[in-house]
Amino acid sequence: MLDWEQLAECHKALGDKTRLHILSLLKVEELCVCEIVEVLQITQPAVSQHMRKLKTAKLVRERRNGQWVFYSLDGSIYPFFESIVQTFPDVRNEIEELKKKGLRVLCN
Amino acid sequence: MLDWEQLAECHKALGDKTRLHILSLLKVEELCVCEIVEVLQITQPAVSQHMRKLKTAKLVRERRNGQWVFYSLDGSIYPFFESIVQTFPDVRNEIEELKKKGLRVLCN
DNA sequence: AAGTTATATAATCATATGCTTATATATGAA
DNA sequence: TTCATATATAAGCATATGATTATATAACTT
Repeated sequence: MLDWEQLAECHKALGDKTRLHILSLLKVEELCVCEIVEVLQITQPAVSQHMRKLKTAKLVRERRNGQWVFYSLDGSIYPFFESIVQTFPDVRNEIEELKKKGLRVLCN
Repeated sequence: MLDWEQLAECHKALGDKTRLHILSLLKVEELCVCEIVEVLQITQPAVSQHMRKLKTAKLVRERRNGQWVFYSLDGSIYPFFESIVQTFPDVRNEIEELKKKGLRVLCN
């Protein structure tokens, strides 16, 4: 079912602070790239590249809505994913901040 | 409790095929470095360096017995560790092979 | 003490990673 | 079609990673 290749890829994707941060944000709710850029304060290509890794590792799902691409959590192929997600730090306050700044209005 | 630093380090340690292989072996039973070398067919320093990473990430425990250093699984600080371990491929046959070759006799 | 075996560390090297800037593609609006 | 916005890809670069060979350390044996 899950071979070493796939398992290693999954954990490699999880083995980066920035991606753990992104996944923690997606745990709260689906977000588009520009929102993640806003929260993390890194460049948009950096976020796009992280999203590609997460998608390749099958840890996120992608949904296009107009110009925006929304990403959401999806580790369904990994039996352990839920228990990992539970250990993510709580970042609801960061999403709150984002909303206060009104940026979310743009892509909804 | 578990910060991003620690979580990333854990998954980084898991994000390598060779180390997943080592952990899968340790899931079967405690092993010393020379036994792991024998199974993996890579150099002894390579194994030592992997063990250091796994130990730093708190995924294995170390026990010295004479000239030998034995390693065993220990992810107790990670709530998700057990469910990850369950997804490791079964490598009991590789341990069996090792025993057939009689190498285990040396360090017991 | 001298030799042997097991493990760890150091030095080196090729490849992978994560970021940046620059550019391309995709969608929507005028 | 032209312009603006969102996202993706390409190229370049500094650092990290995983392997090897060579050497150091630790413990047992004689």
